[in-house]
Amino acid sequence: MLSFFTVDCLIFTFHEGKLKVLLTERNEYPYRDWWAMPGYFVDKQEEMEEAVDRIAYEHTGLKNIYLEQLAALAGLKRHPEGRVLTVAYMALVRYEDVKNKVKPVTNYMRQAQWFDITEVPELAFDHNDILQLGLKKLKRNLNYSTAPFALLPEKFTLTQLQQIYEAILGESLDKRNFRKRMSNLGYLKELNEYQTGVSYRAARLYKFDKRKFLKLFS
Amino acid sequence: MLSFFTVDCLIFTFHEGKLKVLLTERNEYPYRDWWAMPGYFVDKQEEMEEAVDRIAYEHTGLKNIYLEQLAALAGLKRHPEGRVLTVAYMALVRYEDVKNKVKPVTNYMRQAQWFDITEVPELAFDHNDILQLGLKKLKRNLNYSTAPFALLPEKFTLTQLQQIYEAILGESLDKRNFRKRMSNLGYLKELNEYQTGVSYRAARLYKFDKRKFLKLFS
DNA sequence: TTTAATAGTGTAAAAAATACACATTATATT
DNA sequence: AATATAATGTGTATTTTTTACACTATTAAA
Repeated sequence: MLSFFTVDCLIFTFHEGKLKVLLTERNEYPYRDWWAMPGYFVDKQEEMEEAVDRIAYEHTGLKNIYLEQLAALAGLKRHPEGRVLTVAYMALVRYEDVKNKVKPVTNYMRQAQWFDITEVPELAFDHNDILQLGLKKLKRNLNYSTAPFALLPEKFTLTQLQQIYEAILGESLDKRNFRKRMSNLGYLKELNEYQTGVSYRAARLYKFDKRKFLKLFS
Repeated sequence: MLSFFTVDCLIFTFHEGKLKVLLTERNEYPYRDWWAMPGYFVDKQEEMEEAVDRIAYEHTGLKNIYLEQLAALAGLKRHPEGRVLTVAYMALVRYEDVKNKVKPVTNYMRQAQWFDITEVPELAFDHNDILQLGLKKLKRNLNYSTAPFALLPEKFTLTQLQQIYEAILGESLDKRNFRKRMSNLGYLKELNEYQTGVSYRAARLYKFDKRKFLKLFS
């Protein structure tokens, strides 16, 4: 009837063409010294959504981020002390907003680090499963989702957008067809601005037009 | 840190061309006399999946049914006695397997009844929200899902299949285009058998070829 | 000026989605 | 036996979307 109650937060970002996930090194039993997703107990008088916001904030310094509920995991054997029911959430953040802010904020974790999603070690608890659930959900919803734009800076290039699609789908896409498809979507705004600071032809920048997106999907 | 822990089970079936949901009338506070989804506390030593199976079994007499986790709801104000975290599951059952078996099996509920999804009353707790989540998920996943075939008898007509699509999508579809699309899927097996007991031209029966489906989607 | 690295672009073919209406079949009714 | 009823089953032309495929343009650095 009664269960311990935690939330875990699968935090993704996008940097240098790669999809990354934020992991923390545990400083507490069980799984001391293992990498794990940020997560902890929900306080007695705290709403679940507040708890996720809090934990994500404590690790990224960001509020009002894109959050989606992924799954509840309640196995009796998840934790040696008895049932610990966890609700896993997925958060997507912009790397620019978050760089240098990433840090563990409690002493039950040692350090926090971004891992390329293709290079994630064996994680504590069932956290590898949760990661797979998150990737699966991103993939399944990709075509009706604002997820890519939550990961990108406000102004981005089509190559960056394509890299996110490729990382989420796990396959490479044809550049011309991808661009054609994106411009047919109707919610990308072409800017008269270009990349700076690159030692090759600068790419045009685009913006996500949220109003047009919402008009199309509701 | 600690929370009460329940599961709720959103049980759908399909009968007489309509998508139906199983509701029970509560005989216990809070929400005594209200209609609600079957749900109850998870026992201390019971796995969550066993609990859902048990509750669904107690209401439908069926084991090994199609189950999907929908969402976890944990609002502090869901229940007057304090936080009751519930994990909602969706179950899809065949009406033929279940008719006359539907019954409440505990005394905290009075009767169980199938409701057309367009005629569901105001429900206890946040159960109307859960129903909407279930329908949304069915809709979103419809094209890659075995859900319609979990609702249909083993042998079914294309009209029945179309009715399920229409109920889930909430719109009517063109018969010829629907049939063309279905036969292009590659996992419907046309039988040399026909409906019986109808007072008009009998429709051809089809079967779902699960092996072909799995080959295509994995 | 050359090299390196990435941006940016078009077309033809195939596949999928859409719009649309009537003849067919089985049973029940008279 | 004829008729009414109720649902089944079918084809085509059009539009839209998806796919396959390779070279020129631009910028900065060497």
